[in-house]
Amino acid sequence: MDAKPKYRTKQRKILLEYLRRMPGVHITVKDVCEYLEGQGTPVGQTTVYRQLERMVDEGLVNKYIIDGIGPACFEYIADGEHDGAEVCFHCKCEKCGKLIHLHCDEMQEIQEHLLREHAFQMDPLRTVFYGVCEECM
Amino acid sequence: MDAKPKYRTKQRKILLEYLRRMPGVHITVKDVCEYLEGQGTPVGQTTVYRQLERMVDEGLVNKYIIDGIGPACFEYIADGEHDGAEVCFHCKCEKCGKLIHLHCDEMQEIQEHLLREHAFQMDPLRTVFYGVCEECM
DNA sequence: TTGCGTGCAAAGGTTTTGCATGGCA
DNA sequence: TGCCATGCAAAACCTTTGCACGCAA
Repeated sequence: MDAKPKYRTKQRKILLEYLRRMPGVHITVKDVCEYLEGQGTPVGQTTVYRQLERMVDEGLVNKYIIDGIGPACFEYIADGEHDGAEVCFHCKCEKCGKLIHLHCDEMQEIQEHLLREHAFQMDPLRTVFYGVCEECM
Repeated sequence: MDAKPKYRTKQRKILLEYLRRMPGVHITVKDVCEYLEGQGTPVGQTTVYRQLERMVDEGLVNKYIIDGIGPACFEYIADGEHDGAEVCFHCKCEKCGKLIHLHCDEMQEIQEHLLREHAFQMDPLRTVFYGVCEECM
């Protein structure tokens, strides 16, 4: 848990500009590095890791650990939705690997049920439902 | 996805004996190797990985990827419950790290909802709910 | 000038793979 | 005997850490 940044570095600015262009899209550290490399504005992967982690703490970015194996995914939260306006659930198909985004109010019943009956406050940002999607059934 | 084993090797027997002694308990590959090493019946970690993966395919063992980081957990399914008699949900507290097992019929409503409304067949064995537990709230 | 941020290189930890050997049927 | 399983070593992968340098304030 790093504190908020004290300096406005060039790298952070580059990163934020890139992220803002694709709100709600899942990207990996590798994605970011390769893209910026191709743009002629490379940023070291260590810095990307550290800045993204920091942005998670700041509430600018969500971090998803979709598979146990494989890289973590980051997603810029659209400007104006920074206080969790839209909650998004994730379903991952174990067969084809597809990732499905669910925007479903009813799913919040799950959260309420867990809270009421089991005293557990579920975090939809980190929870991923694994299973089999329609096409693979 | 390996096929079922064709040979009954000594190592597989050792592994199964160990696993059967602790049904429903979460163990890592490292746990297994260290214990068997101490027992004087060492089994190579590569073999443990491969056999456990195989047992998951056979339905003898459940595999949980609890944290994105850290080793995967395996759990022997108690003899007699091999056909999913008892469904168990997992909740992981992001603060204290505690793992909570839920045996709750109501939670199956979630599965039904996902299936009916979203055509997604959730797999409770692999799905872990992340959040904050009662004590940490 | 101060000290935080950067980035290279290396370490850390888990899982997979190559390949020769050994054991089950 | 034939082929699968084993296990060592090494690779592959993602992430974190150490440390010297550079840049923002």
